[in-house]
Amino acid sequence: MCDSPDKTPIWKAIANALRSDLAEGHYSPGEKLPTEAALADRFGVNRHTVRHGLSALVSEGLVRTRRGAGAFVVSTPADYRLGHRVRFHENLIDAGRHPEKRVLSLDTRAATQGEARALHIQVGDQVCAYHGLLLADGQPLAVVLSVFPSMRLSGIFEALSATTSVTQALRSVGIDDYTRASTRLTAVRSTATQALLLQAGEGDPLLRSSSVNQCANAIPVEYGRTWFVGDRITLTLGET
Amino acid sequence: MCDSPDKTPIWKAIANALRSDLAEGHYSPGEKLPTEAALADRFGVNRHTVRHGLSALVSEGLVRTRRGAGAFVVSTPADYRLGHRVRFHENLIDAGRHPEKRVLSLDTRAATQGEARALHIQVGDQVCAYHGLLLADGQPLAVVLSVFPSMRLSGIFEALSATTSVTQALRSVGIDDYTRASTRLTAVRSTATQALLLQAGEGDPLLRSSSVNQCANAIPVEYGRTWFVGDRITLTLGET
DNA sequence: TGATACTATACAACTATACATATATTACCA
DNA sequence: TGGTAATATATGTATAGTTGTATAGTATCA
Repeated sequence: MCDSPDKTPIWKAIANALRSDLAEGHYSPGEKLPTEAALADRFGVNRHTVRHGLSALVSEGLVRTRRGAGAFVVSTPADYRLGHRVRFHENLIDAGRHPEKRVLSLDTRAATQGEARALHIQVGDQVCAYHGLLLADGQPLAVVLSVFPSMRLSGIFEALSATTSVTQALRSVGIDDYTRASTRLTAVRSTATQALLLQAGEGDPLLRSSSVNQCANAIPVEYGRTWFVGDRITLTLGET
Repeated sequence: MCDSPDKTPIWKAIANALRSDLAEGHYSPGEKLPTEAALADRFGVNRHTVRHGLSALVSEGLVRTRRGAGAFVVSTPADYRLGHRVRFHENLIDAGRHPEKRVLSLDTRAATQGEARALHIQVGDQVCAYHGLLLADGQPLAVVLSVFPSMRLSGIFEALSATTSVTQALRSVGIDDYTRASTRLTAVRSTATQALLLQAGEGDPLLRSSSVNQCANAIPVEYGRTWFVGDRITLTLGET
């Protein structure tokens, strides 16, 4: 912006200028930045120089770009509590976010080996499989693949069709409460499909959680696998 | 630079996602897909990008669109029954498809070690090797490499030259019936040659089946290896 | 001479919006 | 009940704008 006899490259100066704009709250989370052309015009430089500066902000996680759409201010990662009781809605509301669920598919099929082992049922026993998308403030947060043992929970398919709330669906089939029996975490790279659903880059790191929820009698009622977008979430362990 | 170390275009990822939805049986032939607007919303992209993906499915013949009405499923991946009796023609006709076979090569040579073991013959014994392409409704479905023990089936070479039907060829050398003795399945990535033959992408997932068919006296009469295009088939186990 | 920083240009991929056109649904009337 | 018009939906098409990528050129400095 200002002509510099000093050694800071122009792109870095641009990045700094934008960064302080963000810090001063000139743009709020989710808001769209001016187009590269507009910024190039404003700073009196080439578009590529602006892009260089922007890419620095992107790699810092302050900004996210969408081809054809523009550059957007990233919102701060949501805090997600993992503990004895894990409830998506409650968690996000407590974090001051607006939670939302979207059903991608819901069907009944035979359990795979891993699902059978997790749920303590036989391979081939019927399970109700829920595939969905979790969003926070309208932004995709995670994809979920959740399976429920149909035999133990008769009517679970209809219950899940009627509501997006797992808690409520389980309650309507007689499970008043459930708790987290186990959680395993690993990091993986996103596939193209996951990236698409999550509006993330292909190969971006995801936090993968495999968990089992059980009812009061310690009988498994849900086996869930969740892929969180790494930089949109912070998992917090303990308490509750 | 930021949004995409992504090599898969969005429209292709959408086509893939929809194609696997079809393969998993979430939609059946004649059924209406969600509207372009709904899909655009689900995938978080522009309607045009969805249209691009859909048009890929249309040109594959999986989907047909009607202006003002919607997009409809024309055909889902063929259901291929694996059981005691496996017959390519019957299987595909039962699935409402038009089966077709194309001979790539047919020759007589010495058995390899694996072939000898599968067919219970000696390494170096003569086998008749059939290399072919299976098609459904004109679209390549699988490549087949089938070997027959020449000694046990005198005249098999001529019989296979005369007809593309394995059942018929075997009958003409005195095998009135045959049943599946064993089937093993794995998933592999396609080689460049396979991809070319199957009109699929190099590296696309293939379902590989290794099977042995035996005659009434439990003597092996055919050892076949089949590479199915994962997208175009659903293998069904059991019965028959 | 070579490396670095920036400019210039062109095109591909995706978004945004508007509108035309075909189909499905609904309301209304005889 | 049946037919028709109005309305809402959904696909098809057109245009312009934005980011992503590739290539080539210029100025400056060590």
